[in-house]
Formats: sequence, structure tokens, C-alpha cells
Amino acid sequence: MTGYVIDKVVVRRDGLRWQFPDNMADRLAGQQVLRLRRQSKYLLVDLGSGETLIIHLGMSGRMTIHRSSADMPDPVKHDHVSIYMNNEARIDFNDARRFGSMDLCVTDCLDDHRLLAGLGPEPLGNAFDEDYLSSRLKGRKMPIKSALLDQKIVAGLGNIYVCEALWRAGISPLRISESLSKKRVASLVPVIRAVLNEAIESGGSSLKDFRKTDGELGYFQHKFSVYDRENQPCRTPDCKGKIARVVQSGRSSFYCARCQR
DNA sequence: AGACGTACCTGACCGC
DNA sequence: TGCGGTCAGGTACGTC
Repeated sequence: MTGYVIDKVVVRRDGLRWQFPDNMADRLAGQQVLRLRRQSKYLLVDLGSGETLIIHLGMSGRMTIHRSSADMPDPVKHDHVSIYMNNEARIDFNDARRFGSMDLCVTDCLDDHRLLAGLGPEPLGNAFDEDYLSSRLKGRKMPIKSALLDQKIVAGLGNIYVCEALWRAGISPLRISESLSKKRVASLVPVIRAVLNEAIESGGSSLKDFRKTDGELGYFQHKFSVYDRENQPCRTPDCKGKIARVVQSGRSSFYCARCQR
């Protein structure tokens, strides 16, 4: 898309998680795509108009790309928005569960957008370090699992990778955040980075909907230590524990009660 | 203020 | 084969 112009946008429903912005199709049509980037779990499409299209894929969202008009299949079920580019490509936003979202915002004001304002630092960036994390957990009575899922504390971790990181750090998801020693909090930082880097290296985790950008399945799900391994043996060497599942604020947590404290 | 529960959806899967 | 129940990778918001 980068450098090309949006010819036309077809919007097939009012919105997904929320209503689409007013006149979205008109505000996109005719605009050059200056840059594609990412912040946290949001895709950002900077446009020549000075606005940025903000996209979140939710849980089941996907952008599919058809590169040429010579072989352009009809949109399929749940293709809610189709973006036609002037290089013949068509990009469809498909989202069965409709937890995704799209919004438009003046590029210079993105930091004030309700979805982006208040997001924590990128877990792979320099701003995410021991001092930062321990300062954010100080006085917090929520379980560490909930804290790491909170995008205001660190932006980009989801349920799978929090479970995996806590296992590697030997920390129970039930542990109250403020009760962790500074040393143990510090140990979380490199572990979170390692989990994410390995998952990226493996192309992500394909449970059902997720695909890599090329449409192929990711394979990090084969490397899970705890996620979706209820009742299976813990993989810590010499640990005789087995993986338990508990529900915390509506989300499944998988952990080994023997080596995660 | 902070913690928790609920809501938003479809589809896959399971047991009956 | 079909039906009802349950669960899913996220996040905003209401309520206590």
C-alpha cells in the first residue's frame, strides 16, 4: 500500500467493535498512503490528507491482500471493508467476531486519541526496563497476570505471552503485583522480551484464526510451555508438577503451581 | 482509585 | 444430524 493511492473503499456495515468514523470511505478515497506503522496492537496508516487510519484486528481480524485485478475473487463472508488501491491491489478487512475496530484521527493528534493515549511502552523498546516495571507495579494489589495484560502498563502482551513469560520467570499468575521483590520484577523484563522475540521468530501462535502476514500458519503454539497445556506435565527440568488452569478476570491462566510462586 | 465483572460477536467443538 | 452449552488470542466500560 505504501506510496500508492486509495482509489475506493467499500464499507459493508456500520462498524465492528464500534461504529466506523463518519464518512470513512470518502475520507480514505483519493488519499496516498504515506506510511504503514504499528503502535502496540494497532496498525497505523498515515494518509496524505493528514489523517491516520487506526486499525485493530481484535481477536479474529485479518487483512487479506489480492494483488492484481486479473485474479480478483469476490469478497467473502465477514469481509467488512474493502480498500481498492491504484496499483490494482485490494485489501479486505475480514473479522468474523467483529471485535476489531477502525478509526480516523488527525496524524498530529494521535497521542491524544482515546485508544492510544495512556498506552504503556513497547515491551521490546528501551523504555520498558526494570525500574519502569517495578515503579508501575508498586502498590498494585492486582495479580501480576492482570497487570501484565494491562496495556497501560506495557502495550502489546496478550494472554498467551503473559502466561508463557510468567512460567519462565517462575512467578505465579495469582501473585499480587506489589508483593514481588524488585529482583523478581526485574527478572520479568528479559523473559518477556525473550518470549516475544521467539514468538515473532516462529511466526506467532496460530490457534485458529491467526495467520502470518503471508497467510501461512505460525508455529509458536508448538513451543508453548504452559498455554493450553492443562493437566500436562510441567517442562521445567526435574519439576514433577502439572499445568493447572485458573480463570482470572475472565481469562484462562495456565501455570505450574510447583515451580511458579 | 482500583479491582472486578460484563458486554461486544461468530464459529468451533463437545456431549447428548 | 442437530441442538444447546461452552469457550476463544482483546478491550472499554459499568459497578462495587
